[in-house]
Amino acid sequence: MATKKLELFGVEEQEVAAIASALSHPARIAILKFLAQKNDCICGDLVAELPLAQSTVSQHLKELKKVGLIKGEIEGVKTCYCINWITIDKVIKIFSFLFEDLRVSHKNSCC
Amino acid sequence: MATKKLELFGVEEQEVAAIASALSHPARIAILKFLAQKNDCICGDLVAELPLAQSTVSQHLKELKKVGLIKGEIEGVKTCYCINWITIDKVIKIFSFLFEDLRVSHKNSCC
DNA sequence: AAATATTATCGTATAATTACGATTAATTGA
DNA sequence: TCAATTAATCGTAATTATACGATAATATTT
Repeated sequence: MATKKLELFGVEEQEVAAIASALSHPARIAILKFLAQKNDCICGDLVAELPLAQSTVSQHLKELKKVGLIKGEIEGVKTCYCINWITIDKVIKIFSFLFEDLRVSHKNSCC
Repeated sequence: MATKKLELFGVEEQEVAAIASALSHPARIAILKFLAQKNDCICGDLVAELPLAQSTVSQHLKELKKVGLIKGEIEGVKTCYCINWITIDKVIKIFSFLFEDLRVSHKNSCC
């Protein structure tokens, strides 16, 4: 009964919502900030930094990787994570477009 | 066991996450776009526009109102909704700050 | 080869989200 | 007053998200 009806909406709406979902947990924002600061780091560094279990951190990393906000490169037994700046740029553009779109269509409706 | 540990993170992380949560469903993006286009409208207009039941639309409106992205003014038996542009401005600033912050701390870590 | 280190995945429990129909509350119109 | 309109809320079901411990998988070190 409560199946998400995501597919009934436009592609832009879905895209914005998907990005927003990835950013909708403070742990994931913290991960992005930490990665930006350190340039890159391994999972263990994040586990040491965050008040969460290793498996939980791993789950959040997976979520960020899913939308391409971060990249993970396996280096032997470790995995080196870093921000995917290309996606960050894309995200900035998508949000800018949304907010600009809101403003423009609002202006057009007013006179 | 799976209680959200939101409070264990910084205020900025929590703030960004809360806004992102409000934007994390395509129906709510669609509502914002529709409101911007029409300037304002009543709940019933949105129900006619979206592929969702009246109670579900009402729930999404509540979610958007919670973070202040929209305002609802009761006019007799109807409720007139419109976008709160002040909050939109604030949201733009918060996102801009986040992405700029990521970039700046990244630059600082690299040389 | 055996022990260690690191991370992903599995299983599971709890909580939050999404959705709907039914009901309630409040105002307007007949 | 009574019916109709409108929207919020309640109750409920299903799905998704969050979190953890345990385990598995892989590579490194001894």
